[in-house]
Amino acid sequence: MSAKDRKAAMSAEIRNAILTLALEPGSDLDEQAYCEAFDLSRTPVREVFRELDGQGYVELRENRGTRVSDLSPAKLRDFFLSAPMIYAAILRLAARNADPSQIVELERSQAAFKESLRIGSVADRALANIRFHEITGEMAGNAYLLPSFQRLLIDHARIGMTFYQPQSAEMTGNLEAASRQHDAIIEAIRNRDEARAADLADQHWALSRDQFEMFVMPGGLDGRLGEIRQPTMA
Amino acid sequence: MSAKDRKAAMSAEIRNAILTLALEPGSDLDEQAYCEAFDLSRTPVREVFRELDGQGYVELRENRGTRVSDLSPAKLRDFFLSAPMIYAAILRLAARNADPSQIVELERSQAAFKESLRIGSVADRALANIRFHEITGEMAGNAYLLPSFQRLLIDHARIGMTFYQPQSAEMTGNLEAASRQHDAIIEAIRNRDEARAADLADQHWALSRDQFEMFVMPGGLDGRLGEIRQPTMA
DNA sequence: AAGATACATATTGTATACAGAAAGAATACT
DNA sequence: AGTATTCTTTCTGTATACAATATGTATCTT
Repeated sequence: MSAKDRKAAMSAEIRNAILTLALEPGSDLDEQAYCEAFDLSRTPVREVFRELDGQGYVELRENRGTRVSDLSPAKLRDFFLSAPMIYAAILRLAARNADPSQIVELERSQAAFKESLRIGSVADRALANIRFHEITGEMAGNAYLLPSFQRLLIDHARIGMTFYQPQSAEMTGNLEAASRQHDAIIEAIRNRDEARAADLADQHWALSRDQFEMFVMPGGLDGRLGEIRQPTMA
Repeated sequence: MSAKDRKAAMSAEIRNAILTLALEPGSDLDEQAYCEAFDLSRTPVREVFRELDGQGYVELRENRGTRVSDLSPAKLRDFFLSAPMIYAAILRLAARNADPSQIVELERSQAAFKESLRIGSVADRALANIRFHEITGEMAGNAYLLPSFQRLLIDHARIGMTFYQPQSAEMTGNLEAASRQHDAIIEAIRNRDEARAADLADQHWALSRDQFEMFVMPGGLDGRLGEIRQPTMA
């Protein structure tokens, strides 16, 4: 296995670990430990860290090492504020620009997502879900929206992992609803129905938001918090 | 001058050179030349290149060095497609979140922009204009929109430099109109008038688009191309 | 002469050694 | 005892040396 491969493997492993919260937000990355784990010298390891910084996975701090990018309440707010807009734009453009091979790839990733719902771990589902959306980003192919979209996807995965409650029946229902929406999204893209795609984007994010709210204010308090809830979101 | 300072100076110089087209899109960056010019070893130079890659200034190609990021026709299309949306969102959020010290900074940068209109070079104007908009991005303070916005700003500057025609009277008028819009933007932000700020964003990008069209189809052909023009933009 | 192949050169990627800065531990002082 | 200061240790940043890859040139073959 060449150094180049080890480097790529390390980059992929770190990204997955961050997306699945195996590496928690704010935790430090030990340079030397990664050198040893992947049999690389410090130079390529540090290069990977810088790359991941550019993509929003980690943050490089002057003379203070690298840590996993934070997921603060303020960032959560920004997330639910920006996601609907960017996501609708991406799906609209995906419907406009997707080519046949990409549609095949999207279908395959949706099959993998369904499979992960049946037999996969929570982390598997998060990664499969992200992969589905990544492909829609590739379809849209807009150099300016992509960096924002990819950062949203990183935190989409992490928020999903954080607020997932396996015991909840509603949560399970949510996942199945998400899967059905994925099917509808594929259909809209195949039909080049931009308006439908954009509409589905809104619904899809509304579902994520519900999951979040379900976690923050578990069942039975809706009435009491109804008035406060509205202004804080979207 | 410490190595850290030399590194920062190099990064700033490269960024400015790219924004002002002193380094043309697609041109190669000579690692060794920068090592000598800034008295740095290859390691920090390469780190800067990777950073700039993360920010969209340059592109790193495996075993093939670094080049200034391209400005293809397809990218131009993406630009005029995404800019109105992102820019409106940024200015809306700027009006919502700007704090007083940032407003002072914005006013200062607008003074600098006006100064550059009087006595500065074309490059000075482009940089002053970018600085103004960068501050609105800081005001918005949205971690997800910022990377897209900053990439738009890079190419906003480069497109402006490309399509600027100093001899044209319309072009001069455009610059003055842009300056007036900046004033109005400051006013809207100061008044926390989000709708007005978003509206001004649209107008501001329409101006850029006009400048572009003026370059591509110089005077007198409006009637003939009127019908084609609409669908390609926005 | 045109094309292909092997070689030389230049450039990129990686490893290691060294220098500098931050964090923690131990000591001195109040 | 509590605080401040110095020293040690550890980690980050930079320089240089080495390895691998790509590019250009010259030679050989047909």
